[in-house]
Amino acid sequence: MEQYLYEQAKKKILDLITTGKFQPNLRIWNERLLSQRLGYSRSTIKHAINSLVSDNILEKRTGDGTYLVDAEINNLLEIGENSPNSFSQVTRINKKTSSSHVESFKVVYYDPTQRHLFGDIEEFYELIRTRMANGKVVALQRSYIPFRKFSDAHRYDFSKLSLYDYMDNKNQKPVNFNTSIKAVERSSISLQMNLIKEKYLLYFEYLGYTKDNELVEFTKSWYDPNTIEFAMNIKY
Amino acid sequence: MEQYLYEQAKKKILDLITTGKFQPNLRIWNERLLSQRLGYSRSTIKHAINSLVSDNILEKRTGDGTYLVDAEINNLLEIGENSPNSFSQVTRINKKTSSSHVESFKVVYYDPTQRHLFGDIEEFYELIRTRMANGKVVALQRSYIPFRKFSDAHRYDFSKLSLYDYMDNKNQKPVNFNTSIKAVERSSISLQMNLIKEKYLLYFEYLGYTKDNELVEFTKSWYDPNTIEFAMNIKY
DNA sequence: TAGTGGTCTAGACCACAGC
DNA sequence: CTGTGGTCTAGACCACTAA
Repeated sequence: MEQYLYEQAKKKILDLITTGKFQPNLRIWNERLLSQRLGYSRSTIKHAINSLVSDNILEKRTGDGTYLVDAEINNLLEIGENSPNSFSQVTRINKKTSSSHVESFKVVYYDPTQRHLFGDIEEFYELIRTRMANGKVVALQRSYIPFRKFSDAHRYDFSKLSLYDYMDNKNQKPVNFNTSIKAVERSSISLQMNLIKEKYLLYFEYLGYTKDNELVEFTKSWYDPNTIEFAMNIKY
Repeated sequence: MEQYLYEQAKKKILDLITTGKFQPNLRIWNERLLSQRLGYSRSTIKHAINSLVSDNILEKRTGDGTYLVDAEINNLLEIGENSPNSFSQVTRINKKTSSSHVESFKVVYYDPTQRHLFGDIEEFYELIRTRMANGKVVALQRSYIPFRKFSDAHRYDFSKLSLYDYMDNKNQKPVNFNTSIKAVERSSISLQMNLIKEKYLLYFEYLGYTKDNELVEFTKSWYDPNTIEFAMNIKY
């Protein structure tokens, strides 16, 4: 069990986080206290903390303290944005076998992040799926569809049935998409995807509209940048 | 002139780089020697070096030494790639006045990076322009056009005349574009654009084809991510 | 003003790469 | 082996933030 002291210290701090000793958005112990309680020099504690900061788990505020971060996404660079232009898009996963796993599927109420999109609708199905390719998680998707239109969705298994096939059966398949693409720093999503070594994820946000231009889907996706390609070709 | 010692040290190392004391792809002085010659503790030198590493100017190799990097682009995350799909694209710069400045305009021979694209063509005009918006550099563009087709290009001032207008006059305006988009880490390009504080640039690479599908343009562009938007909308 | 993270030192030993 | 960057310490002082 060879390990540098700062790695040991990092692990101990992570333990304090996972056991709930430190709470999101709140200050953790200061460097001198960590040094004393964990038994490493302040420099070593500093090294461990810096590592956790670059992992996007802690945040330092000079003159104030070190905080446990909560944010799921930290916008770094926005590449796509909604606008009234037409194009087509292909996303390719360079793998042979693919599958889905439903992590969570439930009704959620009044998510303020969706309220401005869906207007007065207050109930949604939230479908969280991981997408696998050759047994490895390559994407995490969170889809929101209005309960009002898809009230029987709970009867289906969306790890096997395509969400779009289901929506198509109800004549509510989205055909127009309004997309936003960002490169996001690694976060808790990376952990869920076992991508701790990846520094960046590709983040896609879709708004799906039916042919009658009704908003029926809102999906957030996080992709492993090593397995996904966003391919396109311009023609004026 | 308040400045931390590691910032002073960083500046001194940068001076050694700009005066040619250290050469691209070669080792620089080791930490102990820098410490001795520049008069700072090894820790402070280390701090300065780490800062230059994160600026993408130096590269450390454990057990070997510290090197001056040369690479203009370090691919981090590839977002776009060529493929046979059609779409349209809008790039918007949220500024009121815009202008161009020609940094360099000359004939270049046999650039291996273009050879595979343009085949046997060995002579190109290389046009390097900075694009300004409200007096600030927002993009750096390097365009290559075959000398054979545009041999009189040297007569024109492309800080005023649009390159595409010129090409259009010769009935050689590109109308189809094959594009690749990447997020690239800051590099010497950032320095040229006075964007030293920006960590990322948006990098676009275009291949421009005429309506007869002849390749007539190859352009690399680096954009300030704070002033450019890449906007789009999917429609299947 | 008290407490936090930031900087800085001098010196020791460790891990790794190249000859 | 030799030399490189990496780790680690104990202790000092500085710059910043909040109450």
